[in-house]
Amino acid sequence: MEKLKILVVDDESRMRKLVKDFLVRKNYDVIEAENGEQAIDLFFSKKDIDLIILDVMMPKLDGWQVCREIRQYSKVPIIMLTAKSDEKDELLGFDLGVDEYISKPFSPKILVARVEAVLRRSTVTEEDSMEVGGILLDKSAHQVKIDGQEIDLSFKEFELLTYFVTNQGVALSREKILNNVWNYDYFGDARTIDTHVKKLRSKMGPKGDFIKTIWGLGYKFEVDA
Amino acid sequence: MEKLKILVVDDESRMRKLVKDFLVRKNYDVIEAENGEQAIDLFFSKKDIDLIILDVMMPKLDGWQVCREIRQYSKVPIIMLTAKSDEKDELLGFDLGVDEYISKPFSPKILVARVEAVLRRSTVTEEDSMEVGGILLDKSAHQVKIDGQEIDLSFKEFELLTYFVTNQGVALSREKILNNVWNYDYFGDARTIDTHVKKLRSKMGPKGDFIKTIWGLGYKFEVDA
DNA sequence: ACATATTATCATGGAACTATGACGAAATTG
DNA sequence: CAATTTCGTCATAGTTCCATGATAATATGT
Repeated sequence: MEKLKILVVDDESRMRKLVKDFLVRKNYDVIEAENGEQAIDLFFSKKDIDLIILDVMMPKLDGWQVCREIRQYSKVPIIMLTAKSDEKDELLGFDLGVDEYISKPFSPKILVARVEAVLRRSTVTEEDSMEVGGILLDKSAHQVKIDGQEIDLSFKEFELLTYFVTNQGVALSREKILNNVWNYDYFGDARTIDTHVKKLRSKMGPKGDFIKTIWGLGYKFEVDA
Repeated sequence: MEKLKILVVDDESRMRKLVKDFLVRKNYDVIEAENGEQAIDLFFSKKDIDLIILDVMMPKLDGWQVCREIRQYSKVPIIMLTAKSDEKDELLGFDLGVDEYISKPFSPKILVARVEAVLRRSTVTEEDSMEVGGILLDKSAHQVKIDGQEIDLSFKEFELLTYFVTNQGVALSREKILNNVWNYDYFGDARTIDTHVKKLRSKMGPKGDFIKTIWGLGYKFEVDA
């Protein structure tokens, strides 16, 4: 396996060196940034950074701001370094999508353990994809593959299929579908579902038959035996 | 929707507080227990706990034992917290009916994600089904199986059979059937029930005989001895 | 056994529902 | 702001289902 790239962001060079040393010893590739702006630049210029270790306290752009910025475009794992183990900070961080949290001073053992834990987690694809009967639904990428073949779905079609798949085997009334796939304030014709179902079925080829019509009730997604 | 109740069991109060904080922020109702016995007491005294988060390592009654105990009486979702990610522990856990598994140290993000995943699963599996004499009625899927064989019923037929099955052993007049299976505003011929009963009987094969005619009164669903 | 009341069965027309294609409105993109 | 895609609506055609009424079969009481 190739070396994993870790971006270490801290204004103190001593701290950067410390962290880097331990990580390099564990065979990671370490890139340094000495402030928030540089971190963001580096992250978006190098497209293959696997983890960011981010100091909270930095002049100008602090860690939270950097995190917020990056989270708008990426789900890269982020570990925050902070001096005070203030709980409110932690809560804020997790809201921003911080994956882990290390308070200074920390032992190298803790550092390496957290890094490895986060990396282990991030490589395991979490709940954002499902596979049913040869239909692979990638929620984060908003993309569907059928038997390995990517198919193009519009936004609504994707949402509708997602709803079907997450409720497989359950009979769904049109009303229920409207309330869950459409917004609650949508009071249009329930027949519009028919149209979307039609398109879905045709785009899904043979597997379109997995969407069954339940006469007088609605639809049901079910994989044939 | 009402708040879901989560029981958090750990001997370390620090850990309980940590878990509780994040769950409370996600609008769950959290109850704490500091050992296995207390957990079991609480679970069986409060009858409406939706999920249990259980530390493995606890003095006296450990997590496995608590899990085993509770599983004898309940299918409540259980998430195990464990320090060592020893694989044997995991396997043991899944044998006991553990739904998820989180190894320490974990991030709250992971915690919340797992909790939500487990809850989603467990509510989807709301078994709206009944089984009588080899007839399996799955309301949520709007589907009927007889001796494992799926049979196609129309909407009315399904409703009628459901009504029969939920009132098994009870003699039902046509009037009663009309009022319950048909809409209130239906004032047509009660003879239409005969037709539906006929179809049901024929579609149900030998088990169609479970629908008995009560001469001069109506029908009754009853499983033969 | 007979007359009568009730239920079973069948065929059928119509009602209710769904599928489909086309079109214009709305949103998105360049 | 033009081009493109997506979305909701509608009309039409196609399908399934259901109520009805007629007739056959069965049960009940005398």
